Amino acid sequence: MSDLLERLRGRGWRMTSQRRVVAEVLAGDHVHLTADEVHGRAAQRLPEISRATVYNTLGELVSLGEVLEVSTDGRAKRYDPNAHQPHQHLVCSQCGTIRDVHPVGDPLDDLPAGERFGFTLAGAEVTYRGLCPACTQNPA
Amino acid sequence: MSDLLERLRGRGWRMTSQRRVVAEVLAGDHVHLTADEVHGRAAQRLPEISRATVYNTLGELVSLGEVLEVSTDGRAKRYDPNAHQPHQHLVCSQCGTIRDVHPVGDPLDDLPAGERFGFTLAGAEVTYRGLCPACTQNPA
DNA sequence: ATGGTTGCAAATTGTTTGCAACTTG
DNA sequence: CAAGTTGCAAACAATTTGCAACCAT
Repeated sequence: MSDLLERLRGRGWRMTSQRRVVAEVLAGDHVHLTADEVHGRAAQRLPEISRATVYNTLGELVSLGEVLEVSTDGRAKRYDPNAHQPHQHLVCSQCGTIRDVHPVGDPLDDLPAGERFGFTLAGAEVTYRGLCPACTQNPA
Repeated sequence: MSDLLERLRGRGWRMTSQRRVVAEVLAGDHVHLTADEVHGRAAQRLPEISRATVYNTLGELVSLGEVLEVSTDGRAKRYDPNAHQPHQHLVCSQCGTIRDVHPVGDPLDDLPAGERFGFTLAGAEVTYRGLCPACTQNPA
């Protein structure tokens, strides 16, 4: 969790107030926020933080492998602080919220040799789609 | 292949030259093109076609269920003409090539009830990642 | 002090929309 | 002929970038 801060410092990441706030926003909540939502929450604590800095910081966290970028179709990318544990995503088709889920079994087992076309497989991502409880009760 | 055109006409889709060209571009090649690439290829045959029309047409084909929208990267959406048969995607992490694959079993079966969080599930997409044969022999 | 970092605003990229002119059935 | 379509340009949304001021180390 907040050894995220430790880890970053340990990697020689220069710690500024804006970077700390961004990291804290991500670590503090297990939802998957858009860049703009991260900016909004960060700005509650540090009103002068700019969107550009949030974007830059998120981009760095992603390339450091500390945060995952989740691109749900079309809409804004969301950022997943849970990069250390393998998991899949359950996405609401209506409002776009994302939950982490842990399916049983390895998706790679479902791809027969004859369907691998000579690829060296590294992994698989599964996106489950449906309506969240709120949107199920209140469809578009 | 181009019973796509037939099907669309059968649905009462008003056939114009620009719509025909877009549908032909999609049906003619089994790669997954971006909207801009579709526009580029369509414009080779029909130079005056506008981007807006291509976007509108693609959007209609998607909502008619004749074409699938695939967001592979955070970048531009790609359009998959193979909507009539369920399939998943195998993406090369290095060069970005996409192949259609057909895994066995239903991914939904791998998500236990306790991991569904009250969602009404509609389906699942699987993206297999790895290196294609060419990139396996010639890694970055 | 010095080089990485920030903020601003403007540039980019991808996509949608308003509306008048134009086709298709 | 009527209603659906097109093209243009401008609006939009998400994200990136150039550059001068700034501040962790």
